[in-house]
Amino acid sequence: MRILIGEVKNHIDTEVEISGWTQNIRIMSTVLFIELRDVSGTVQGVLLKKGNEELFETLKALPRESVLSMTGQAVKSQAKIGYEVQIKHLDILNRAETPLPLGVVDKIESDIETRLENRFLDLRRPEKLSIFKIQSTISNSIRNFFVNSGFIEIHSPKIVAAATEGGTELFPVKYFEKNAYLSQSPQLYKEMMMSAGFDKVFEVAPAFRAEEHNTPRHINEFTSIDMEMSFVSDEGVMDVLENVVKTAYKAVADRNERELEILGVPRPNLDYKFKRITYSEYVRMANQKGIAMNDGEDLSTQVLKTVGGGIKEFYFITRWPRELKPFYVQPYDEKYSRGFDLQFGELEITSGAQRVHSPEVLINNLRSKGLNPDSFSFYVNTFKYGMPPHAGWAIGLERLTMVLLDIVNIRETTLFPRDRTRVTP
RNA sequence: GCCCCGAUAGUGUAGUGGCCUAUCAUCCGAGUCUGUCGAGCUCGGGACACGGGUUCAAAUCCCGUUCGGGGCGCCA
Repeated sequence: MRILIGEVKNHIDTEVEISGWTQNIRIMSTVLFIELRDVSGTVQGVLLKKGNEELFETLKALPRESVLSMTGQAVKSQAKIGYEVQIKHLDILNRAETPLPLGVVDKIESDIETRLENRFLDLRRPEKLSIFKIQSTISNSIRNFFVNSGFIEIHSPKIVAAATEGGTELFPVKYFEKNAYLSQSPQLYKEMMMSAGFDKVFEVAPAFRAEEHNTPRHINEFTSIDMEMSFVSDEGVMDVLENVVKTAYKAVADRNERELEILGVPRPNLDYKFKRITYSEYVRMANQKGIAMNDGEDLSTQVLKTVGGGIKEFYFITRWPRELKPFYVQPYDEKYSRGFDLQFGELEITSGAQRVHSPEVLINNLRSKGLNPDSFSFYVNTFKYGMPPHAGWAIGLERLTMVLLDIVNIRETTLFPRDRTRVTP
């Protein structure tokens, strides 16, 4: 029975069967070593030429990254990891073509373009695999957090009829005789679930944005972790968000020791309270740093880098001007709203808000943003027959992974990124 | 959408008008080597993105195209 390579150390002095990719073959005159890799690690197999001449010659000509299965005695040895497998039997399951479009264990790091074109090979590198093992821990721990806190997991439609928030560009889809779009966010649907009485919901799903951005922190399809709660304020969901992020960090610290080590990332630790900085304070901080801007203007990349770049931790920016936030954000007063962002340094991780629950305010807001309430009737109607006060947020899974692992390009934390020019692979 | 930059073997690079029949590493192939672990050593293989132009001479300069990278904007 096949065991994982990472388990071999627990089977010393017994016969084991392992399978994987031949990452390197070292040939001596009388002995050769095969470095075999699977999802759990690598180990070397040893084969003496004497008595195995035919297999020895076959393996000498075996290309790197071929797939094979071997059985043999696991023994302690002078190998660097302290043990190895003495090959008794070996099956070549699939030969790799040569040359490889991308060397998996080459010392040189290829361009990101080459890597993404050959992503399956790129992902064979333990450090790339580690990113996604950690991302799995993040999304699983967040999902568990929600389930354990009484949230209902929902699956809202990704083909929608109208722009959900206005503003952003959407990808059009032909929907038989109608025009439809790929969903930019489950925003309207998760709010509707509040009117439906679900009380607390969450969703982990893709979001699509047709913006032609060329930056290392935007892609056109990303994974949005959304939540919405009833009878709660903006402050209340900020508390939940802080808990969620801390839960995810702790889960990674507990479960991904090996992956963190492979990536050279210190054990994540968030033993501080996330600061809550109002938008207006943020503007004053920018002014103090010599950036001329007025209260009411959006925070530019320059401002976020200058002010936020020095804050290497999570913090909230709260009370955004109503002008800068979508129609569904609850006003705080005449000028400001109950909308907030969670930032890490200069990078926005989350945006959230207490939402409008009064139908009158909602309709006014829609009009003042130049949107026609009639085209949102499916949504506006849910406010007319008993919409509770509610609040929620959405966190970008890829961005959270970037921050946790100190990675600067979102393409690195996306399996197959959809960016301005890439639709394949 | 705007601005800047780039494209040389499978991969990553050197190259600044003639010394380029193009460097180095890796890779691939052949050989050698008594256990390696970035194995070592010897020999061999493989490239100037595409189209035009300038020049006696272009990888090198100019124009265009395509593709890519970075910054900004928009957005999250």
